[in-house]
Order: sequence, then structure tokens, then C-alpha cells
Amino acid sequence: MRNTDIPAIRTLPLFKEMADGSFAELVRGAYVQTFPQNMELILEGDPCDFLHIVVDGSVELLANWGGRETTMTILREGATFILAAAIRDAPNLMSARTLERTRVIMLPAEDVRQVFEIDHAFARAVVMELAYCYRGVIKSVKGLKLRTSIERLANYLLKWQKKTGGNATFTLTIEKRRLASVLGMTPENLSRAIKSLRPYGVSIDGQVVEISKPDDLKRLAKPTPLIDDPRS
Amino acid sequence: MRNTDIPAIRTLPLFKEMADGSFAELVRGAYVQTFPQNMELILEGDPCDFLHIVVDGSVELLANWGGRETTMTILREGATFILAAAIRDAPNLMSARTLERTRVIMLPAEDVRQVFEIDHAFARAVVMELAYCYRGVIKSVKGLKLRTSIERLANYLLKWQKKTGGNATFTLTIEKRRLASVLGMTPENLSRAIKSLRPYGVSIDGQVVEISKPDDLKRLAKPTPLIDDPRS
DNA sequence: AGGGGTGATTGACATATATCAATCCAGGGC
DNA sequence: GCCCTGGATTGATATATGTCAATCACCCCT
Repeated sequence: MRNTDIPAIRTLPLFKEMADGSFAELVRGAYVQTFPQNMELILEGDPCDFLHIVVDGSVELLANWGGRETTMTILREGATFILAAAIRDAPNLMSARTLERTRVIMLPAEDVRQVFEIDHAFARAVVMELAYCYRGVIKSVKGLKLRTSIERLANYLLKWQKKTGGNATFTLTIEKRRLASVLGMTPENLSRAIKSLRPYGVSIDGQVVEISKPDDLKRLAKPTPLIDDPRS
Repeated sequence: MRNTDIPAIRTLPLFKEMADGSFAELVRGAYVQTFPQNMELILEGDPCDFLHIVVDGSVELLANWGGRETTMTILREGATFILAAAIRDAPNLMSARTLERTRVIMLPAEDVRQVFEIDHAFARAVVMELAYCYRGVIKSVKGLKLRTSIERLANYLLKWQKKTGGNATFTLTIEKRRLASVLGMTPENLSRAIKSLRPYGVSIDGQVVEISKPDDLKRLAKPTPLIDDPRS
């Protein structure tokens, strides 16, 4: 493991509060690797050997069934994944694939469980992280079951606008077909959904989005922190 | 709190391994209450004051948005709920409502967080429970995004058959309209879905289900532990 | 036994979403 | 500059699912 990566992950919420000794033990067996685009990091159903952390780049979590495939979420810098499987020593429920050249830290799941036993601050952080992830998935179920695809798109745009600073114009960092999959629709339908948001002041050219009538859009989207705010 | 309830919850995975002293502290401030049918126990968006445990009966977790409502899951004896919110001291993402006369234990969330700090065995159990719940919700997202409603129904029936002992004939313990909501469809559509499973050997009369051609049904349902097995 | 109420079912229809095929468009390699 | 490729878009159509209204079946109550 390169020395330059260690301080970077030390500041992540999951590791910030833990004892130096525990952190050292955790890091001792860690791997860091830079993967090319479209690399399968994890296969659904395989046993979980490592807790993964995205240092740089982005990773898609996806699931397959009966010949179909869906994107569960997209992870960026600082995100951890496969924590629940690592803790429970259970098979992965999702596959993971790099979306671009991506740098990943891999901590042996065995070590994670070990350190979890002896370091209370780490255990506390793991609980917080898991509870956070759990609530995130609950929110996405609510979105899927309570909203139409157009409403999901509208809320996605508003959320992303807020995340990028709140300007009327901003840029998506996701391919449209992947966005469609995240939102639970086909690429064709996403195109149509985008068009149908035009009366609400939305125009999308390539990756560039402009929201000219935010109030109209919000009236349609009806965003609520209980679905759309990642924190809280 | 009645003395008879204490040993009952002591044997739950969440409390089984913790120290006697911690358990006593947790239980000291606990309430036990029996609620009538259709009682709102928790309202979505409210702050989370208690960790709840179902002692007897059943509870529906549901969510609302834009005038719509959906059942997220149904909890029975031994299940805990609102653990993530209690741990994070965050607002409830779901409402809870009794489906019948139900006995519930309520542990002040403050106490849970307190004991969590001092008792490592409890912290470990909380992590295991949270990871378990997280994986459960992931499975349900996979079902929603990858399967049609007929496939979800077919898998629900197979899962329930296994849970009740595996006989060709078994009984559902859920109203059809609620089952429809759990599966993410309307009651009308559930009726039609049931009819469309007839060629696969499914007949449902009231709450009584008979699966006469299990292999045909499985060929349609394509169950997988990565979606349909609550453990693993 | 009769009535009232609630949930289940059915049919007709509307809407949402997926599928398939064709085309468009932009970026990369040569 | 030009071809090639993959993603995006569009149109036509099929399928899945929701909505509304009517009816049915059952249970409970008296």
C-alpha cells in the first residue's frame, strides 16, 4: 500500500475516530489498486473477501437476474462498498464494475471483522455507516414504489443540482443509459421523460442540464428529505 | 415492564450476548404495551424516540408520498424496527401500524445509544442486525427492478411455502390488498396475477394456496438465494 | 334470517413503460 | 477529412400496470 493513500482514507468517517493501532492493523493487509474502465471488481454471489473503498474514480454496483441487469447505485470518491457482506461474511448481493479508471483500496474482510471486535470507535463508525446505507436503500425503495419514472427523474435532477452547487445550469457525470438504469427505466424512456419535462423548464443537451423554472419543476417533483436527502 | 416479557426478549439475537448489567440498564426504561388493531405506532418524519420490538402480533411498515401509500414490509414476532433511525438519532423514514392486536416493547432510543457505547457484544449484535436489514432491503430493490409483478408473486408464494413447512397447500397470513402493496402492485392486478399463475399449478382460495406443479412454478419464478433467501 | 360493511374480483378502459427498428450524432482512430 | 462505433433519440407498436365502476362473496352483527 502506498504511503500517500493512508492519510487519505484515515480521514474518512469510517476510520477517523479509531485508535492508531487498530488503523495500522487494518491497513497492514490492505491492497491498493488502480483498475481500468469496465473492470469487474466483484461478482454477485461470490463470497466477500474485501471491504472496498473508492479513492478516486467511480464504481457501479449492479445486479442481475434472469438475463436482466440493473444499476443499483453509483459510488464515487470516499464511498465504501460491500460493508454488510464483509461484516456478516456473506455472499455479495451485487456486482461491482469500474465506470472509469478507478483507484480502490481493499481491506481483507477478515481483518475488518477482527478490528471490529477490538476497537469500539471503529465498531461505532461501522454501525453509523451501515445505518446510513440502510436508510439510503429504504429511500430508493420509496422512490421506486411511490413515484413514476418522470417524478424520479425530476427529483434526481433537483438533487444533482443541489449537489453541484445550485446553479441553474450544471453537468451530469453519468451516462444517460446508466442514469436510466439507476432510475429504473429504459434509455428510450429516459429520453422521453426528459422531453416531457420541457414544460417544467428542463432542457438537457448532452450532459448539460438547465433548469429554468425551478419552482415549476419542484411542484412536479415534490421533493422530500425523507426520500431525497441523502443525509437526514 | 412486566417480568414475563423480559426473558422473552433476552433470547433475541440483538440482546442474547450482551452483559447482564447492560441488559438491565436497557430494560429499566422500557415500556411494554399492547395496541389494538390499526394503531399508528410511528409516523414517518417524526423523530425516533424508541427502538421497537414486536413481542406478539404483527406490524406494517409503510411509506407515503404525494397522496400515495405503500407497504414496505410486514413484521412479526421477534422483529425489531426503527433501529437505524434510533442509532443515528434521525427521523423515521417509515410509518408503523399494527395489523392486529399487537404487543410491543419500546426501548428509549437514548438508552439504546448509551448502552451501545459501553457494551461491545450489544454493538456487535446491532451491527449484525443492521447488516441483515440492509441486505433485506437490497434484495427487495432487486426484486422490484428486475422482476415483473407476476414473477414477484410467484417467488413470494414459493418463499412462503418454504417458510410454512413446504407442503403443497398452505395458508397466507396477510390480506390480499396488503400483499399487493408489499409486492408493489394494485389489488386488482394481484387478482389477475393470481389467475395468470393457474397454468403453473397455482390455485388460491381465500387465504389458502395450493401449488400443484412446483417445478413449473419454479421454472417461471427462477428463485435465487440472492433475492429470495432472507438469510444468506 | 336479514342487512351492512369490507375486501376480492371482474371487465372496460386509460396510462405507463418496454421493445424493436431505424436513424441521428459525436468522438476517436487513421 | 473520413469512416467507424457506440450511445442517444425517435417512431411505431406491444405489453404491463393502473384506474374506475360494478358486482360478488364473506363475515359480523343484531
